[in-house]
Amino acid sequence: MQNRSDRARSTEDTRTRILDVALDALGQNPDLGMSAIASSAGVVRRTVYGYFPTRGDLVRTLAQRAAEEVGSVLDEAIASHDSAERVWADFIARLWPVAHRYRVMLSLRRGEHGDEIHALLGPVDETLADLVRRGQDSRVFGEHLPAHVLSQVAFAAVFAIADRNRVGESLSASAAAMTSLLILGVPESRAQELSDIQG
Amino acid sequence: MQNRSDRARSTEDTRTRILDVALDALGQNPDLGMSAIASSAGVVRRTVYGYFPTRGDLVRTLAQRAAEEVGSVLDEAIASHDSAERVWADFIARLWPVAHRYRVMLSLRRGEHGDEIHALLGPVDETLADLVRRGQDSRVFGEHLPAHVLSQVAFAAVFAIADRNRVGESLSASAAAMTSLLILGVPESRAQELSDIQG
DNA sequence: CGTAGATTGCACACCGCTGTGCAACGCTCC
DNA sequence: GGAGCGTTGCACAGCGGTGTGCAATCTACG
Repeated sequence: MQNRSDRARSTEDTRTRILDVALDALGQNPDLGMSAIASSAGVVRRTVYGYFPTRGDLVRTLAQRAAEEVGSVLDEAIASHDSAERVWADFIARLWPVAHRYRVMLSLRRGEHGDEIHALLGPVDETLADLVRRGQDSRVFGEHLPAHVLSQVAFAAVFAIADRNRVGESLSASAAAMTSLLILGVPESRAQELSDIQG
Repeated sequence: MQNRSDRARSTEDTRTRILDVALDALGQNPDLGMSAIASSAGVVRRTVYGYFPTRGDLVRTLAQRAAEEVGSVLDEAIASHDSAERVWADFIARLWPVAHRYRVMLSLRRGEHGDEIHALLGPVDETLADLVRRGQDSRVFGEHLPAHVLSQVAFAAVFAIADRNRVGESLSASAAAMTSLLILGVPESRAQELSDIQG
């Protein structure tokens, strides 16, 4: 039972705590320096450099984590081999609990590390675009925007809505699913059905 | 008439050119320094400081400009005293030509000047929220999200779509209007009508 | 030509953040 | 108690951006 006081905790412990806390802190202000991140994690700047040689490395690790997690959520949803609209609704339902955590990605895709992050999310973006394309072909999604744009807008909207929780609102998963389905051109009544059921 | 070579142009000229070019440059990378902004405007860093004592002043001026312009576009649209959905469609149609120009606002609302910019856009936000609320009351907009959130999501989506033009895509005003109407819960067929006609 | 005004070039101080080196310290486990 | 490991504190160099001061330069205008 790990009685850990101040010093000498397990390295893996510290590392993940730094990552967790950095994810949260950067979510509120993407421009925070190593010093701020460190103190948020209850640790000294010097210690953070022990785990991540560069601030860039820290951010990269965070981005990889996010990409992996979102990717696996997406894979799970796709595994159902259901209709595009059901898969999307399922995806958003699964994504919702982690969307707020990874809200940093919104700010991170711009500015400095933009290309790098974009590359990490490449596979996710492609899969989403394919999914939307499939939905368009089977007439369940609209064609008001090209698939690769539509998917991004519907995807980003979820993070934007989740980001509202930072401001104090508490919004439901179904509200987010509903909204992204509407963006995709699913009729309101149908979107309602798909958003209510989960799984 | 105005044979302007390198030096000694009219002050008002230089000032606005700095602003114009800064708007564009910061739109591509919100973190550009005074040096980069200056050279983009074909001017030396020192000159920029002659017009804007601080980088913050420059950004603030930009934000004010944006808020004013968007505000007046919104006022024009609202002046029609039409239904909420028509007013919104009209608003987006008018907004579209300037949305790409002011895409900086997307990045600017976060990070450092966030609160300040948020304050400037306060009136616009409120008006939009009222408009959406009115639409919800008259059953033309959905209620999947509270009015003040829904308006923001539908509003931000337009800028997000406009931002795509930075990546090379060229998307139409009607595509943007259509999408934001869908977000608001307007049925696809109706959204189509509203997006096609302008004015 | 001469003046006024805008711009330039350069030097400088300052600040905050980054990344490193190293000795000291505290905890844990043997 | 001693070895090992993670953490701390602190000092330091470097970098890049900010903002300022000032003399020099160019241009327009009269």
